[in-house]
Amino acid sequence: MRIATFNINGIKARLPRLLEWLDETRPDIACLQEIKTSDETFPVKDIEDAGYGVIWHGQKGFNGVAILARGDQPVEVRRGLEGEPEDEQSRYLEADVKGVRVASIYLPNGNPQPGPKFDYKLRWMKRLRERAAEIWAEEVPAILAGDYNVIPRDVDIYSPKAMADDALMQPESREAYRRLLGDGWTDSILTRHPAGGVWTYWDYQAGAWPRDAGFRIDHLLLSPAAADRLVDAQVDKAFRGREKASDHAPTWVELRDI
DNA sequence: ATGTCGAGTGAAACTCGA
Repeated sequence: MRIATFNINGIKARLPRLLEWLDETRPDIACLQEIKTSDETFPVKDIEDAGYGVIWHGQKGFNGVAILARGDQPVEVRRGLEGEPEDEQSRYLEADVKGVRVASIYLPNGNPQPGPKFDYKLRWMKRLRERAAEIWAEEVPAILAGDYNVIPRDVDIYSPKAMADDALMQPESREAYRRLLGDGWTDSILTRHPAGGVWTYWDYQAGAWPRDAGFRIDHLLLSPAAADRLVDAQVDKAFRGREKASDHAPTWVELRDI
């Protein structure tokens, strides 16, 4: 089974790209982020016509996440994280799909730092870790997939200096991410490509794509039962080079015997 | 050094967020 995560950066503007990606790569499960649409205007019919059941958690203009399942209907477990009832940003959706627990995550960017947006990012990471611990305790094969907006190590960016002051690679951001891994979650791309140099995001600005000036911020974290079945983890880099592409590339894992 | 894009508002060209 192949499970992918893809920050689509606007599902309405990107719908042709999304549909051709589903058609060409046929992921069994796809987690989307930055759908940037209210729940009412989500293109449910186009996705169902492509052969996918889907649930989504939208918001007008910004954020928004979704979970797609090929030939199946995801069963929603949770939308949003606990701990901040006043938080109205749509960044977390969790479902049972095809025998695995899947979360689609759009972690706050946190810029500028320091400041309230960075504080929100760190609080959100703490809330995520608490939810992850609850999932862990269920001992199910689980995948926490999405745009984490964290560059875990210096080898996960083309130039550490270029982003040294950015929220994506502050020590606090990295530490919060490392705590998740310390809890036992497996960073699947890191496991398969330990030396680094694998990017999932290239900025639209400053010719980042033609210069291959990218970094790795889209992650698929696996519970032990899922990590035991890890066969491969890759980035579909070519999709970043297409017309009207998202600034992220689809990133995926292959698990055997599920 | 700089280089972009999507969405909302509101009907062109700004703002915001990334």
